[in-house]
Amino acid sequence: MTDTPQNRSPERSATLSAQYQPGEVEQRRYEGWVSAGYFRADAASERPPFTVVIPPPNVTGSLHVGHALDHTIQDALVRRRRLQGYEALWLPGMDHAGIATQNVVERQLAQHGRSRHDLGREKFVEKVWEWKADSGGAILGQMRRLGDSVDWSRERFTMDDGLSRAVQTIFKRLYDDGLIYRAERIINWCPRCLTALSDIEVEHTEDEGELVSIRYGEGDDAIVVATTRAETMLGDTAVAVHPDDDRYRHLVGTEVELPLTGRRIPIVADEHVDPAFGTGAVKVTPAHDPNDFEIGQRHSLPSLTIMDERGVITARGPFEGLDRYEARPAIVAALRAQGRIAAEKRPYLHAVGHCSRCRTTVEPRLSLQWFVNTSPLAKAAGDAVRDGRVRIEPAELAKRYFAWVDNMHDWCISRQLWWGHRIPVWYGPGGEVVCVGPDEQPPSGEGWRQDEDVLDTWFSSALWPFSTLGWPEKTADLAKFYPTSVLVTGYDILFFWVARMMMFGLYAMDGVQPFDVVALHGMVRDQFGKKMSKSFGNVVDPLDWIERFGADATRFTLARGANPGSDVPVSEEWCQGSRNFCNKLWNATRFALMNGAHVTGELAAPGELSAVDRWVLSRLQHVTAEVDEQFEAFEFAKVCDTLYHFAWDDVCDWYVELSKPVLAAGGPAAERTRRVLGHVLDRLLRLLHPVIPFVTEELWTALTGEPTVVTAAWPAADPAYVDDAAEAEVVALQRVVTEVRRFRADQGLRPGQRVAARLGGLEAAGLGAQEPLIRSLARLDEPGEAFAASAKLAVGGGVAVELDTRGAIDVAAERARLTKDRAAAEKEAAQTRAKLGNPAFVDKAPEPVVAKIRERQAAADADLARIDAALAALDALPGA
RNA sequence: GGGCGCGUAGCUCAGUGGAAGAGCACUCGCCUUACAAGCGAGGGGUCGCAGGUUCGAACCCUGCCGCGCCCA
Repeated sequence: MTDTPQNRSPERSATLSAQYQPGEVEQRRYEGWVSAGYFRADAASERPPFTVVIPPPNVTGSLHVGHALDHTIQDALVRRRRLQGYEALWLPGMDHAGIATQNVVERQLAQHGRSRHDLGREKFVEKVWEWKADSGGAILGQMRRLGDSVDWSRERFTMDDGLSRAVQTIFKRLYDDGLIYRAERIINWCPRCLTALSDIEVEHTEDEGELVSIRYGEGDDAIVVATTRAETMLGDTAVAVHPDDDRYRHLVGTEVELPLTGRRIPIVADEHVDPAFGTGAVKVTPAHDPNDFEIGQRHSLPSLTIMDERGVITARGPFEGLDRYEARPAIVAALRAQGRIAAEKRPYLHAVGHCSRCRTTVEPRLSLQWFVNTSPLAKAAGDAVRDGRVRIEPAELAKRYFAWVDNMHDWCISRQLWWGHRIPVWYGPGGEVVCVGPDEQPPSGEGWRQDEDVLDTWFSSALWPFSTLGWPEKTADLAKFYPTSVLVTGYDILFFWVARMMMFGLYAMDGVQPFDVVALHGMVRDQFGKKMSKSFGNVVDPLDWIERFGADATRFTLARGANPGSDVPVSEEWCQGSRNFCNKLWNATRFALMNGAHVTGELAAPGELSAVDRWVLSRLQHVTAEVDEQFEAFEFAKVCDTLYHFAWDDVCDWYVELSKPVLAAGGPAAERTRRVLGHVLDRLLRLLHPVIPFVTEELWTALTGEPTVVTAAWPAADPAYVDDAAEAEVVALQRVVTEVRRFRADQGLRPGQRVAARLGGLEAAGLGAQEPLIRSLARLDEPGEAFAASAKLAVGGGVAVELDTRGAIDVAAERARLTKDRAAAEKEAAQTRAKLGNPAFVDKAPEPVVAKIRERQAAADADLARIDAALAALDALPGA
């Protein structure tokens, strides 16, 4: 049979250029997918749901490489489930980023010499909405570049009406349950942003400061305290020592004069004091240090606030009006003048908290704030993981989760901002406090006013897995898509997301978890494992990579580095490699189409196929099964690696090469190979589609003539095509070809140069049918009349290859090669002989292991005999 | 200070009890008609160190050294 026209696809292959050009493809394909509605999920569908809500990026943010990793993983999960026939929903959106967004708009105002106070609250909030409409949400457009298969029709924003209603609903419910309270506490305060921060909005770094030891009191009653914050001594209301500390036992209960102030303060005994640190005596400043605040509570000490909200000293006296950092040296100087500085250490390394939004050093501040009582909520959040309702992947990171939820402090949720959800509490003229639910009328009339503060952005983000689905309404979306299937995020913000969403999800949804699985990935690093930082100049811009190498290459690079829970090193070179891989797929498919590969009609039964066809199909079944397991285990690096090697090594380097002579020969065998090649590429492209959607879409549609791979079926392994015998046969074939290639390379024969050869022992080795393929791949011609063997290779398995290299061979090169092979065989023989000679091994090792070692020894001995014979033959050569 | 984790090829990492692996980098040879973003061949590691358990250890145990992260 000759090639029939309908089997060829000249018009399709003609559309494929010699190189893959992602830029041409990506935008067209993405817009096509969106307008075709492939990403839109249907709550009325009968299919099982698969739901992922995006960890909402910040409305002021743009796509960085960490998002690119996070989104690549989510998209791969969602696209695979979509192929598997799930009703897949990936829900996009953003949070309103209270502090960050307010800062952006305030900076804009400042350029015109105005502040938010000039505008007033209402106008300012309008301005923020205007800013969002004009320049917020840049990241949403960038997500399209990456190929995110999100359902844009369900895009949400934490300040939307619906989500705001969710916030008010849960606030009211928590308030009524007594889980939200207002109290005067020490909180983290940013003197620049002028707002309270929660614990997780504070970043600690080891900074250089000073440790100053100050003598309080006189004579026998004197006591020395050490501090890194000398300026706070103005607010000291006690000195504390450990109750068992003999050095100070006699002073406990007495008073000492606080220098510079003339105030007398008590000396108290408190278990909290570490007698080994410094002098064992500490100054106590309840209004400016969280630990001191607790000491103050235990001993009923007064709290003296000595700074305003900007960190300026307000305590009456010579230091009044000084900034906290001006006050520090001034106070130390004043103390020194009085001879009260007992010791000074500079620089002194210690942990300092900074505002995560502006890096300003956080000032612990005593103020009246709203808190969530987290203890019952955190207990439930821990239990959901403990009892298996929620799985953390990788499981080892659950320990960190427990460490967090089991030691959670109450959560400060009020922020002194204007942009955000305003706290729904009204204060009456008679001191009344009324929390107002979403459908209730706030109290009005003379003297009533609403709380000025807004809620922490995370308060609304914590509702995201259900507020985005319509909660508190009982919507079809909520019924269909809650609980969500997987939450994907970096382990670095494990607590931000997981703990808070868990607390609120379990609480609001009557104990139903917000997600079944938490899949954690690491942080993207550079090729040397270094953290990316602007100052280090090693930051990767994913959009730059998408521009230069394509979205698929960018995604593949990230996914290929994503081992569960560990960091992901990337580099431009690796992204180039990923681009090369996409191009390899492109060209393999191009070759296939040029040679009439297709997917029409049934695949032939295994019995009708050649060993090579059966081999590649068998490999495909293994790969399909492996990839499935790896996806289920969130082993994205392994998914990529498995498919990379199957595509490049098995399909391109061997199957395509082995198919060339078959295709060239034509006939029914060629037709069967065209069908198998089409089948293998079809499956391979579908398996790769979750990770590299664009190039697979382009190639799969060209190969199959179908409209899209986005909604195709996920391949399943078919045991009927697993064929151990065919695999063994092709492995043997590969060994013969590789041995001949080695010889040729060592002999300096040109790769294209054909060499006459006689092949012996193929039948006995089970390779009787493969001689034409071996000759094709090893570039060996049939022996002609004048054939004169100048070299004989024994390549194992009893196969011998005699070659006519037309003249003397390079005996030295050949001997070197054989000598090396001999050393390896000798080592193997010695090792296996030693094992088998050890009675303890033969006795105690499991039988299959012993059998395997016996086989290895037999093989090694055979190799040795073969190599020695070849060496002897070499010695017998004339001129050797 | 408390907790967690990691040291395997030049770099980044797989491998977790029975023959040391991958990608990139490197060396040599090739414009072999899908692909030079490619093809073929090759070199390179006493698996951080020291003990122990085991017939057998990169893998399990103990100690030490070095590095990282989180919390205080």
